[in-house]
Amino acid sequence: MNYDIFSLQKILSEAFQKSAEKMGSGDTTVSIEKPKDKSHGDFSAPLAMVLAKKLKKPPLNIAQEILQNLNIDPSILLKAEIAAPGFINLRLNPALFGFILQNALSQDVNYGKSTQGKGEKILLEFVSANPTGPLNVVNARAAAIGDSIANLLSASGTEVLREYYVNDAGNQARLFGESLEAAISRIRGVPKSAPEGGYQGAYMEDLAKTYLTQKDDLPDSHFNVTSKLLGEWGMDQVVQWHKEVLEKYGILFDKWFSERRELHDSGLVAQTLEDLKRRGLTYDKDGATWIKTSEHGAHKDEVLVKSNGLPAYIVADIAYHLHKMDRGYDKVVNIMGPDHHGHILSMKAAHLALGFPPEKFEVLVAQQVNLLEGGEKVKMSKREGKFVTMDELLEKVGKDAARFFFVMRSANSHLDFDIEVARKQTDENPVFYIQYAHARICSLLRKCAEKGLTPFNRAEDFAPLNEPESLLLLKEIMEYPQWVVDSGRAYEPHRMVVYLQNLAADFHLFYSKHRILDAPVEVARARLALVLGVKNVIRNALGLLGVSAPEQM
RNA sequence: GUGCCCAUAGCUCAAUUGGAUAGAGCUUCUGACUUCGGAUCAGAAGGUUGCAGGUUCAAGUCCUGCUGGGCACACCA
Repeated sequence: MNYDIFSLQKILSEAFQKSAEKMGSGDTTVSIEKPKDKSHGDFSAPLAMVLAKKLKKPPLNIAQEILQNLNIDPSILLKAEIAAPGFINLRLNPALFGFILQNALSQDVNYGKSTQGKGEKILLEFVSANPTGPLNVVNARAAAIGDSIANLLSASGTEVLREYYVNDAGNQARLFGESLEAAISRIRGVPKSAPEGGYQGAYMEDLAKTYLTQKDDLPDSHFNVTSKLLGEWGMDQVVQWHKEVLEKYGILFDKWFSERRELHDSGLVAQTLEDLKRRGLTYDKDGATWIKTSEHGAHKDEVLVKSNGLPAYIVADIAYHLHKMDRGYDKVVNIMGPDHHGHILSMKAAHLALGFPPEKFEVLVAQQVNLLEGGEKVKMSKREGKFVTMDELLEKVGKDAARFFFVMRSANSHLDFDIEVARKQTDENPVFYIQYAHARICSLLRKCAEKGLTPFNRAEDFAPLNEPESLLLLKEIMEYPQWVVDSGRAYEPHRMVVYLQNLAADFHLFYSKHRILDAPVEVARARLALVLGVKNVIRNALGLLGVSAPEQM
């Protein structure tokens, strides 16, 4: 009896397909959904309505015929009912839940992992902030979303590479080097201001000081050096900061991809440029070289080589994406900030022009974050250097709240992040609601251990779990692996938050209605097994989101 | 002006990707343990899904046109 949600759905789906084929349905995919309303059963099939047109019969009649031909073992399917306008609602044999709980308990930390996404390889690029300053709150949001997606996909058996693209070349890099040089000069007593459009904040002063205190240990080439080398040194420092902040946040990248080293120094940028020219995708105008992106869906052409002879940023970007395409992944996914979404069409156009299938390249936009403090908008100005960094935010609200809040909403919508609410340890703060459920169960388990009560672990002992509140929890435990797969595939980690909130709420309801410690022993031990299952799922799911599951709060 | 994103309860957001009576949390009000963590639970209130059309068995979801908000439209990256 080694069923899980996936094998059950498959059994049902195949049986329906067979039944429908007898009616001449031809080739139809049969989807088995979970109904929105619990009272409709465990699963439902809209098949009859889908077939109505093809068979030219009313859906209700089709549903009846399908049921007559349907052959599913009663040990799996307890009941099938037709509901207007043509849904077929299915109720599983509750005995199955016992087996599923037994499996969930024995799989423990591995429960929720599946092989549904096996065989697929995804390259996920996210954060990729310029190494010219601190990470900001949108970077923090992208980081939380990206890492959670990667966790969800890995748990579904998909192979995921987390990559961070370091933009350490080009004009910004030059400005950064010159700004750093100016800052160092100032500390040495030589008045010098940062270049137009350069970088100023306090962190530049810190960098300059660090440089001066370390210079004795640095190779001669870095003493009295050009702004270019200075910039390279400085950017490596900033990248190091980024790594540290992200690590505090629980995020480890598999690959830090340096634009300067791996694209420019390696000659790949020059090679890409040649390639584009050879394919006839470029033309010259006004002393510059352009790429014909507008022929492939972008609203304008882009400059590849500026009239000063230097390659524009987009060459490196195209080179980078080509390189990604060549690395053997089925899908290349990129999470971008809201300020770059104008760039998406150009990149898609470049992919098309070079003949890559458009669906292989996917871009998600992590929308802007409005920071609030007690309902008041926190004013931020980049020019005045007045913006909250990711580091400061983490300091203020902690890792758990930060990661939870950032994945709580769909990436595509703007996010209101109230720092005050995130710090509160009250019912206003949703992360505590879920963590509390976990801690409450842990406390129960401790109490039971004192009394010598241990949870059952075999399906045949779970019969007492037959109240509506228990059955609901059993069902949610069963559905968990499916939520992992679905939210990963859709790149929507916020669905896991929705799931967790429901699970926690249903646990609290169960807890308030049913006693555990003072129930008869067989009931108590069965209920203990149930809440242990809930606890494991909460812990595993929070883990995928990078949020801890404390045993005491 | 052009393109992309957003618009759902007083507020912040969901809605299984086209499914059944649009759901949660917060806020407000009313109730619930001499007992396993009250950081909890139950109940009430709250809606013409921005507006107008269209597509079909079925539209918050898809297509068209408006309205309002955000972002982007450099030989910056």
